[in-house]
Amino acid sequence: MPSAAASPLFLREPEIRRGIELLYFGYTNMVKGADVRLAEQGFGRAHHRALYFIARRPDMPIGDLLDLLNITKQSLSRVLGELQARGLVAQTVGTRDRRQRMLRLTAAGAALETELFECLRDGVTRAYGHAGQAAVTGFWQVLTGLIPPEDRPLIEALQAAA
Amino acid sequence: MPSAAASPLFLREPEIRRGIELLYFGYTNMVKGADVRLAEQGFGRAHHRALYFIARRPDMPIGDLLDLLNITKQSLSRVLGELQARGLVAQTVGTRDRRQRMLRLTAAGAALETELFECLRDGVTRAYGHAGQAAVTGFWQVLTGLIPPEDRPLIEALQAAA
DNA sequence: CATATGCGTCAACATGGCTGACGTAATTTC
DNA sequence: GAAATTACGTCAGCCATGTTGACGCATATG
Repeated sequence: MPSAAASPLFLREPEIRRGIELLYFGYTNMVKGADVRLAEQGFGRAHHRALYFIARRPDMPIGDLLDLLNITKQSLSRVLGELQARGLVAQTVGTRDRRQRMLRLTAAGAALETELFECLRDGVTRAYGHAGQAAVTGFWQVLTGLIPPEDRPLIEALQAAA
Repeated sequence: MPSAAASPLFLREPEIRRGIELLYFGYTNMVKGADVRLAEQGFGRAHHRALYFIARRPDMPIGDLLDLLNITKQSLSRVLGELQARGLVAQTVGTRDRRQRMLRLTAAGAALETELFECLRDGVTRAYGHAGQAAVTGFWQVLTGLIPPEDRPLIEALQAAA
C-alpha cells in the first residue's frame, strides 16, 4: 500500500496495536482477582456484572440492566435466578409501572459486591496512582472515544449522583 | 469506615468505578465490529486472539502463545485445529528445538487478520484522534499499571521491532 | 541412559452466551 | 372499554470456549 499520507505517529499501526493489547491485558488483569473470589463462591463474571450494576443503580428495572449488559433476557434470567436463590438480590414491583421489577442488593449481596469491588479497586488505585491525574484523564478520554456516541448517555447515567 | 485519610480526588470510589466501567464498555465496543466479521466466518473471539498474536509474532512456538493467552493447551488446540483445517494457520518444526511447533499465518490467514485488525483500528484511531497524543500516553500508562510488573516483559516483547 | 520438556489427544464437564416459542400481567392506544 | 403493546418469566435446546485429568510420543538435557 502507498504511504497513508502524513499520519501523526500515534495513529500508526504499532501504536494502535499497542492500545489493543494493553486494553486486552489490562482488562484481563483488572478482573483477575475478582475472578478468584467469585469462583470460591461458585459464581462467574456474569454474576459479578449483574451485582456490580445493581449496586451502582439500585432499583434499576430489568430492562435497563439488559440494555447495559447487552445480553438476552434468558441469559440474564439464569444469572439473576441464582443470585436471588442465594439471597443476594431482591426484586420489588415498580411503583411508576407495576410491570417492572426493580432490582436491589440484599445486605449479603452488598457485602459481596463490596468485596469484589475492592479486588478491582486495589489494582485500579495502584495504576491511577502511578500514572497520575493527567494520565487518568487521558485514559478516560480515549476509552470514552471507543464508545459510540449514542451509547454514551447510558453509561454516563451510571455516574450521576445517586 | 473512617474517612480514608486525604486521598486525591481521582483516587476516590466514583473515579475508580468510572475507570472500571469505561474499561469494560470500551473493550466491548472495540471488539464489537470484529465479532460480526468473525461470526460471518463461523469463528469466535478465541480464534481472533490466536490469529492476532500469530500475526504479531510470526513463528511463535505454541508454549509462548499459551503463556500469552493464559488458557490450557486443550482449549488452544481446538482453536488452532480449526484455524489449520481452514488453511489460515500453518505449523513448522522449530529449528533451535525440534520439539517446538512454530506458528505462522498463511496468506489467507494474514488476509483475515488484516481485515479483523481494520475493524478494531477504525475505532481506536477515532478514539486516539479525538483524545490527542497526550491522552493516548496517559491511556497507555494507566493500562500498563494494571498489568503486574512481572507480566509486562511478555507483553512488551510484542512491541519489539519485528 | 534416565529424566524432563514440548506438544498432541481423548474424554468429560461447566459457564454463559444464543434462538425460538409461549404465557401473563399491566399499560397504552384507539 | 377493547385491542395492542410492553415488561417480564419460562421451557427447551444449542453453541463457543473455558476447565480437569490422563496418557502418548518425540526430542533435549543431565
